Amino acid sequence: MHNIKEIRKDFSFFEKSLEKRSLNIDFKNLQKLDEQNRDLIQQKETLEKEKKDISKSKDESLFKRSKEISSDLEKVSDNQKKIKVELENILSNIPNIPHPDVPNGKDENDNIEISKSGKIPHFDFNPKSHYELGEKLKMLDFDLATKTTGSRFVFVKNQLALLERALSNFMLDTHVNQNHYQEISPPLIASDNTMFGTGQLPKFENDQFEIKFDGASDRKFLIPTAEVILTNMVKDKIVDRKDLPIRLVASTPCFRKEAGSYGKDTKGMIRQHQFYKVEMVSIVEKEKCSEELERMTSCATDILDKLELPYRKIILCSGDMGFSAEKTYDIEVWLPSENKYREISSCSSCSTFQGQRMKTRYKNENKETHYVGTLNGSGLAVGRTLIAVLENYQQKDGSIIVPKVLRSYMNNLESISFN
RNA sequence: GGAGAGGUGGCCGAGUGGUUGAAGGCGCACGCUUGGAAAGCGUGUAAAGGAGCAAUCCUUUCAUGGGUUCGAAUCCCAUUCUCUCCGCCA
Repeated sequence: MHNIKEIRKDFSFFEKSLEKRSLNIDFKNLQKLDEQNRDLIQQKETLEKEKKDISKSKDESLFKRSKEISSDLEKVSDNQKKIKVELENILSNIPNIPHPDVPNGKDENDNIEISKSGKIPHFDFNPKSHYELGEKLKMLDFDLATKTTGSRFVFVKNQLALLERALSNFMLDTHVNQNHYQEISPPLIASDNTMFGTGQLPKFENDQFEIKFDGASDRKFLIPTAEVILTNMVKDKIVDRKDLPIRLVASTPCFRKEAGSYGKDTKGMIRQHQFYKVEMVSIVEKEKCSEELERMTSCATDILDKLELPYRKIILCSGDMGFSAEKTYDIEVWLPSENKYREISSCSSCSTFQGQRMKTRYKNENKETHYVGTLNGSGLAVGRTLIAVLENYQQKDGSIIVPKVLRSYMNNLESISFN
């Protein structure tokens, strides 16, 4: 959410900054509403002042006048509230302004590769897809999931279930012990207010699973990512500056409707309604966002380095970035069966965009109150990492070599094969 | 599901109709003290919004919404959340 006070300072600059996003926003109306709002506030305050003075004076001859003011005040105040709501509606649907580093572009084709790392494996046979490998091992069962639940779900069994758990634990341990994130096991359900804080609502309601919850006054949703619940841990708070940066990590299931991706990645477990993801979140002083984004991204790539998986890092163009992000790096891992890189992590700085939605502030050294900067990044998407391990570590006979760093998490298992 | 208690500043906690934005404490910041630290002492310390180049000024806010009143943290009603006890389930 943008601060109207900041926007006001230079309206045309704000308009220009968002051009990169190529949106349809009625800036004229926004400006008009802001002016109306301020005008009404002033009217309101003048009346309030008069009323207050009368009350203080305790002059009975003025009490009648005070009553009149009350009814005038009601009208002005109602009007102002209406305008304010309208204003906030518009504001809450405007995405974050892209950082100057962000390349201009329309969609994913305009993203720019920054670096490549690791060795792309060469096979002297035709590498299989993860779902072929998994089904052959009898450890991925999509048909069964269809039967019990529906499409875009999967059963992971036996040693692949163990592998999935090992990946999650390995990532968590690395982020906690080496990268100094605080481990959290959070609720997997978030209220509408929380969803608003990180920007899932109001604009992206269709992507969310809403849950029926008897008697609750607010709406509840399954989290689409732990970012939502971790970031909102500081909602409505003035955090102590000395507690910053706050770095949090959690491994949670994520739930997404994947509306609008019909027919995309229908095979296998690339795109599921439910998947595990290890998520990192940082709450920082606003000036530290860029620095923290680099740090967070390297925490993510470090996992791939340790797993010895080939990957590349790209910077998303303005048109491909998420709603709340000012700058995003995607990490893409090599998938032999597709002969290309696929997203396995996305690390974003949201500047103060979410901070303002959540009303999370801190005081700087001059005791001035500022909104916090927030960042989030996958470290990594566990399901997709499982896919990457399967495909990159596959052998001619369909068995899978277990990456060295994972073996201690898997009873020293060195290879997974059908038996 | 039944009964009760309660939501006040970053935190704890006083306050039951009129300068109460709100005592006191903790925390925090600065200063004094000290070889240094701790303790002690002193001073300061809410947020949001609006006006102004600025100094500064104004308005709002004691869970939320309504009501009574010239005037509400304080009285009334509704809603909501939290806690305790009982029941039920794990």
